[in-house]
Amino acid sequence: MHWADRTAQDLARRGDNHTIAAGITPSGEFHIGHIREILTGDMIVRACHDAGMDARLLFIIDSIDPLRKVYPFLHSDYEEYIGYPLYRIPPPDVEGRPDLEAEGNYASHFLNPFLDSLKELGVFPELSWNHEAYESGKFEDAARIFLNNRTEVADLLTEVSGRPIPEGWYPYTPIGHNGSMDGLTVTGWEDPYVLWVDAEGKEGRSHIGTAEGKLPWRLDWPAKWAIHGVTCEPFGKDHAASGGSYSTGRKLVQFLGTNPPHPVPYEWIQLKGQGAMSSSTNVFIGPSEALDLVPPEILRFLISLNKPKKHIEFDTGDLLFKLGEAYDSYVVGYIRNHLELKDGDSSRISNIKQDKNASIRFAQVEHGKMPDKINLRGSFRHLSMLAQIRSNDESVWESMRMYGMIDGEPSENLVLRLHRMRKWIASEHFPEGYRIAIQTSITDDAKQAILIRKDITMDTRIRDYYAALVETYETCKWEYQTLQDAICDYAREYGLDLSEAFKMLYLVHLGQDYGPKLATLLPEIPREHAISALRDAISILDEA
RNA sequence: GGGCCUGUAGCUUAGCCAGGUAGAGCGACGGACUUUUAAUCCGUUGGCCGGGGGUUCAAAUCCCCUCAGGCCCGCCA
Repeated sequence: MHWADRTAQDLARRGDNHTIAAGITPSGEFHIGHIREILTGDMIVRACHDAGMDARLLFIIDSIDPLRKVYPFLHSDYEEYIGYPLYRIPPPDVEGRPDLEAEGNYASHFLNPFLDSLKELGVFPELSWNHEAYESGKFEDAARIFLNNRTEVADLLTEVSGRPIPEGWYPYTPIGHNGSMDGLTVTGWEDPYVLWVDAEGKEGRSHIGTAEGKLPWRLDWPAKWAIHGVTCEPFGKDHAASGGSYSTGRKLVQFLGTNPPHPVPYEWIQLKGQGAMSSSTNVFIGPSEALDLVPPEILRFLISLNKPKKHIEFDTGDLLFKLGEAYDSYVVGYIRNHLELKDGDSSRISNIKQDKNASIRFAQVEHGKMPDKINLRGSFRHLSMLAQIRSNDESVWESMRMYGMIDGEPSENLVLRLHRMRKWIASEHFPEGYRIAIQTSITDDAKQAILIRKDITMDTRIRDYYAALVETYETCKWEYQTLQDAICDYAREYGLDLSEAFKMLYLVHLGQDYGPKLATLLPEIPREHAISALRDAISILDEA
């Protein structure tokens, strides 16, 4: 059974109405690690719906969290905002300076593009700005309970996390006169006020039913569970470690009279060769960046295919390419009914079929809709090749029609796919192994291969074949049929096996012994390039 | 110190949670096809499922131990 369906099944034992929460601090650029959090939640919600339960996805934006430090992408002017709640900080401009004129705030600045990507991915969560929850007094009861039981809370934190809590600690982080949470010392608790003194010795007080302060993270989290009635929450493995915030949270929430949510810990997404994704170290790929290269269902597929606790080594080259191919092959299996359950299937086989089915189901942008058709197998790779050798879209469709891959006009989806593919190919992200590199002079590898062939056969047929083609290339019509005829006719004339002839030509033009249909490729490149590469090959054979 | 993940064919891996003859892709090899879209089709090859012990009629799967690699426990998902 698919992980999302299993989670839904687990949730069904608790009840039939669920709130699946995802919480993210908008302290910088969002990346596809954050996508995992939201998509994991989204898929669980969908699984609940499919199982006949009520469920909602709640996206809690930790907008009242303080700015921790001046991140590398920020100008040092942000120094003065350290400790400020993110929603009270101006957004950065293009140079990373605080932009006092701009609309919105630091938190919304980073959140908005992320929401656009979510829309494209078919995810529509309910939004809850955490600072608004504080402003409207939703945290008041929880804060009061924790403050009234501060010694028990401190003991529990020490016991579970192993970290000592200093004497005189209060479970509350007030905001000072200057607007920052840093440098304050809480001195007392007089319901509904937390009393404090700042670094300069000035006293003040914060009303816990307002946004004049917040609960520290380890208490803020369980309070959110109670306030929103959270029954399930995916969270990163950092919170899942023993002694981590989930293990303290699940105990602390009992003070508030509710149960902890069903945990769904997930592994982080690594950027291949560069470690964990993190916007603060600039090691990340943004969701919109990824969506520029591949369709949303492929990105969803990445998450649905991998169980939450599985590492994902992400990269924008090979991995995405393989993912695209895998997606297509799953869909082909689905459409051809290979994934239908049969009576004779062993439990192992039926499990695999179910999982594949579900991986496709959760990958769809539109919930409840399954793909109804797709081009023939290998279409992802195929498209990448067509996009490289056919510079205008219409000739791509023409080629696909000719081979029966589409009827009439391409679907909107396919058009989008092609355009993304073109962007990808034009970018540095496209995997080199799939790039068609047209040679104007012969490569060393090709040289070796050609000489070896000569040594084995001891004849000049290849040389003569090349020479005949050069002659033709110089004057012939530079188009498909002429070239195709020339290549094949001369091959026959010089007694060459057709596949051998093609191999020898691929070596010359591409530096490898395979490739796309040559007569289609050649008209896309300047005639002189083809000729110079062939001349190169001839002179090598003459010298040998 | 604690927690989590990974270890299955030359390579990438599915299967493990609900135990029932080890599955796929790529590669390699052989064959068919030939004006070849990184082809296609058919076939072959290849695994003491990291190691050891236990539970069971039956273990890749459950339990214990062990080895190797990766990650997390300072509010970075």
